[in-house]
Amino acid sequence: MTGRSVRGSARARLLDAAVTLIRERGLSATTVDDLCTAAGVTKGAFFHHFESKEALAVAAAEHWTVTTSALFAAAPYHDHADALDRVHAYLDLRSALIDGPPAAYSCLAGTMVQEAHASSPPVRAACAASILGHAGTLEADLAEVLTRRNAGTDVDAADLARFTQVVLQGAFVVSKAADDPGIVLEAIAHLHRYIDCVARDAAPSSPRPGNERSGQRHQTTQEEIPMTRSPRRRS
Amino acid sequence: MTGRSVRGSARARLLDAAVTLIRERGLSATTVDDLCTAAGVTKGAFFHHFESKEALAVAAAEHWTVTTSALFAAAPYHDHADALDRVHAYLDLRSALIDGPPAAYSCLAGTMVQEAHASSPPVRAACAASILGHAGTLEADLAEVLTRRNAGTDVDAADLARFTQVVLQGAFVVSKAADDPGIVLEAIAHLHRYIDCVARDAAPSSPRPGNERSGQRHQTTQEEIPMTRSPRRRS
DNA sequence: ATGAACATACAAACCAGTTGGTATGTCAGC
DNA sequence: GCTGACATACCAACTGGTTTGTATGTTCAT
Repeated sequence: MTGRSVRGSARARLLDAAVTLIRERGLSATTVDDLCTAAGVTKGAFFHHFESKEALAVAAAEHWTVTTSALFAAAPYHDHADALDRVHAYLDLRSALIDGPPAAYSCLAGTMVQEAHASSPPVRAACAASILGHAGTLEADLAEVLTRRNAGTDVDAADLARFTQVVLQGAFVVSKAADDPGIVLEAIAHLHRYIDCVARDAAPSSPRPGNERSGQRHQTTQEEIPMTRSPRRRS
Repeated sequence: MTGRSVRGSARARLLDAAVTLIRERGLSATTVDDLCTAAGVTKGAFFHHFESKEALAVAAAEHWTVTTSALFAAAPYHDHADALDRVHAYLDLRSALIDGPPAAYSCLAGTMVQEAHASSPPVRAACAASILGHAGTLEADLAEVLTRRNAGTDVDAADLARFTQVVLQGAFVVSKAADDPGIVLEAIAHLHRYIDCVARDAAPSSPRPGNERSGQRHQTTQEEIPMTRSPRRRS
């Protein structure tokens, strides 16, 4: 298989294997032996680097947080001058990343927390940090979108940021059920429309020029993906 | 515990136990022995009624579909004369049902499908039928809300119905991560607002009288729950 | 008395974690 | 610049407990 690799890489290989396998099969269906085989290491190596399977799950969630944070921090959607444009460009990026089987586009934290929320507080906390932390990165842009009339009264930026992640997580679940990634694209399209809706409510006095965003705005297609996907694995 | 009960009830007791335990711990973390203990039956009874653990999971999903269908079919939100009112009342009911730990308010199908979608086609299909079937019950009302201008062009009723379930499923996931049922209530509040938004876009020529729905419309509180919750268990 | 609805005991496989090693690098002291 | 003590990174075999499923009864209603 993968030729045993260099010394010192076992931990990283186990974390990558964990992200792949857990997204595919869930946490408790992924055995330590599965992980070792996928990573090309032995059980001894596993328990040298991780105190327990639970500890690996926490480390995998943190690894996921780090890699996805880097992906989104480096993405070009931040470059738009207008906050509303940045939010829409973020959603376009999310759409562009939907490709292949659910294991390739769904969220590790969302997958794990369903199984672990009641049984493992550390795993739950790591997943919460991942999801809510990512929501936090959207808050400033959304706050700017809302800072005309709506601020504080009706829609809260932190609340709205969480809602975007709620929609994405739910879209992953339903797309797994329906076996159809199109569900996620539909859901993101609704998010675009909803954001426009609250933005319009927020700033009716200052209509933004040339923004009659009707459904398909500056949508990036699957072919012109703005940047390569980092945690993609072969089947 | 529960005193062995009457003969002939083993199957039903196992299904109830399955709904409870799987919502709490997930599918693969719920063992056959756990189910037998919780249901107060023996392994012999289990394998008398179900060919395998997977078969029980399918049956549990179907049982879930039947009980929740009955709950929502009997709910009074259908009585509103106006379609938009019916949709809002449906969401109010969903809000009213949010109480207790995640296992008490979250969806069995959404929980199971995360673990089973790739490993068990029958379970995936049963979960898809449950979620999409429930979405289907909203479609007619949403279609009526949209039948003025938007029909077919921008927002599709089936798509919008699925989106409501996407939001609920995602809210369950994030509320488990954050350990906060309030996330679900927030998400439903956004759904109210979004539905109003697409309804306004759909019918600007016929403004509905006295419907300046601002945030807290005819919201049923936790105290005046319209009907009792059927699949609620004690901890 | 016959079949459906259970119960009891058991088996084979599996799984997390342990034990007791070996290989490799590092660094102090000479 | 070499050596020996030590630490880190790994490996293979094993263990005790768990898990799904089976084999073989027993009970009870019709």
